[in-house]
Amino acid sequence: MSTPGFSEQTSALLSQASLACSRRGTQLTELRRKVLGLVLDSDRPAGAYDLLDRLRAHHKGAAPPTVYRALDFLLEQGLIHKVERLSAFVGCIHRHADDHDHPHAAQFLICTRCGRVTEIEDGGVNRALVQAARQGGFRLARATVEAEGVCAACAAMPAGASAGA
Amino acid sequence: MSTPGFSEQTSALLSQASLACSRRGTQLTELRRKVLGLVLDSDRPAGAYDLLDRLRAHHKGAAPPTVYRALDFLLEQGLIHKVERLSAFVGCIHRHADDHDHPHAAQFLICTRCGRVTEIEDGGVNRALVQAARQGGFRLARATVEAEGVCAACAAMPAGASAGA
DNA sequence: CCGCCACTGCTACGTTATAACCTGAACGAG
DNA sequence: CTCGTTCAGGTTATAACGTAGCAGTGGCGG
Repeated sequence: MSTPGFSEQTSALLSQASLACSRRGTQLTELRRKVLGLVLDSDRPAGAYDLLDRLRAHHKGAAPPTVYRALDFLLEQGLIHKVERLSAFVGCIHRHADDHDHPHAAQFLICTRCGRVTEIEDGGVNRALVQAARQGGFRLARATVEAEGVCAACAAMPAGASAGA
Repeated sequence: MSTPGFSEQTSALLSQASLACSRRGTQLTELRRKVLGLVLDSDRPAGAYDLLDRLRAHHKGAAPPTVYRALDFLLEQGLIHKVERLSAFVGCIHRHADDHDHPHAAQFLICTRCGRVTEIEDGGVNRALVQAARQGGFRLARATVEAEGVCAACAAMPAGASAGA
């Protein structure tokens, strides 16, 4: 039971993340671990101030920079992504392969009904993007794809309803 | 010389935009025209408050909602795009075809050296995206692709320099 | 004349993000 | 050991981005 209060799955991911960090010579401190846990435990994208509120339950004195610094670290480590359209954060689904070198495009499907975000990893999109950039002489560093629409679960519901809580 | 103070090219685009709006039964009012002109005349993405400052020069009493309402209108009309990563706005390059129906993905190449943003229109990326969404049963409504990197002009410069002003 | 609608003015506020400065712990070099 | 350095985090304040809500005005159809 590493950090109590998180689901089994989240705890497992936290352990992986911790390992990945130490392999890279960075540390997943207790604070960063808590923030990462909060992000992973949420089934929706989490806003920085939501995280801050939740963090305060177990970490009195937390302020905006507390959360933002942790989030910056987690972003650098590739453990989370930011969904720009929502100003919110989600866990990264990728195995934390150490091939940190050649960047993949983060791709999100954002459901406007239920608010859930699914990260996908589509090679076709990636390849198309790399080629399009090259065509314009653009040196691609990283990219994000954010698609809005209705997820399969919500599309199956009567209009007006939304899947999940 | 419709609205003075804008470049030839911008004025031409404004005329087109005006026509496109009236064809759709909406109006490009003087205020909206000015805001659109400011966006088009800028060679970098323009933040809402930048626009507000510039707008105030010729339009006293402008407040945040003044600009945001105009921007919302222009976004709805497809005359501008928002670059989420920058919280800033750029003119849309597309001919304002009236096939407003099936949405294209806005695709941006953002240069981290000079700050310029190039909109591209890559069919491959679009197709890959549509297919990826369909594969997950996701009903795609709209999407944006934001790629960061170094543009051709900046890549040709000595490191540390940036192309353009 | 009246009510409706689209547009704008204006005040205030909510939300998101960062600057700047300080403390303390860990650690290697001299 | 003790100094400098680096990294993590605390604390205060403020910048930057965005919206709610209400009031006024002017056109236009009934």
